[in-house]
Amino acid sequence: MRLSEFELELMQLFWEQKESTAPSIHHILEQKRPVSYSTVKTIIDRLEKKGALERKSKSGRTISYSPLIEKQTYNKSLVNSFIDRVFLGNSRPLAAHILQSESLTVDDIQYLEKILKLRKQELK
Amino acid sequence: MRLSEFELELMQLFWEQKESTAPSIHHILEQKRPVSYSTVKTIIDRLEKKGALERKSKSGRTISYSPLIEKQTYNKSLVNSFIDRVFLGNSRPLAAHILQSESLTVDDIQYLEKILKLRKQELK
DNA sequence: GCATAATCTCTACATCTGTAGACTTCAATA
DNA sequence: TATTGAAGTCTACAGATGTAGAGATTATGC
Repeated sequence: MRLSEFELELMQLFWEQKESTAPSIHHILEQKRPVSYSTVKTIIDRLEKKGALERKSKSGRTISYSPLIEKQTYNKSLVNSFIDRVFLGNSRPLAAHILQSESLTVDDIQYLEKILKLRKQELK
Repeated sequence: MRLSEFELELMQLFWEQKESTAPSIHHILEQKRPVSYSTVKTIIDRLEKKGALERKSKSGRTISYSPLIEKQTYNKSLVNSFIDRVFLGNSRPLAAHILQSESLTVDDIQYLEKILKLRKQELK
């Protein structure tokens, strides 16, 4: 399933909230930038049509939606296609890039070192 | 500068070749999937208009293009916006994801461990 | 019961993207 | 030099995307 930038932005909110409504999502987005209710609802409709959201319940006229696709699963496929597109399938440059230039704390680094240690053992 | 998927695909080829022509790029792409010359040339035109490519020389009627934007610079901005969009600006989950699930060799791992070691020293 | 504000539905539209045909031009060669 | 095939230019179009107004509907407070 392919999500547009805006669609992904909304899905992030639904993943966070587990379940939410158009007015509520609109309210959250509005804090960040001006966007009309119609716009948000249109994107939600498209997400529903795509099978990324489903209607869960109603309270008054207001429809509650929840995610049908899992964040983990979706992210994994995104990362893979990103590596394919940008680094031609070779994940090492991306790993190096992130480890080097991103704002990692000492804590993060120790955590990542642990992962590498485990990976190394697995491979041996 | 924002590049579409197809535009990026072409840029990858230009970065690799340093300098190339529409017929040549078309030839390379054709090996992978059916695509007409016109299509490729249209994308090249758009890249030129965007200032991602420039005309370098002519041999006969054939125009030679070369990249105006640097792969490194572009990739860095792509990685950052990817982390923002998908991991909400937090690079640690992406790092963890890649270190865990991608096909890294023992060699890669040792290389990455070295990077982390250096980073740790920097931070101390 | 009625008015009203909130919510939904429907429709529209400009721009971007992938795709390619039609037509023009000119370099090379017979 | 006349021909022709390769390359360039121009135009078009369908689908995706971001954006939002108009109008229909209805829950709810008075």
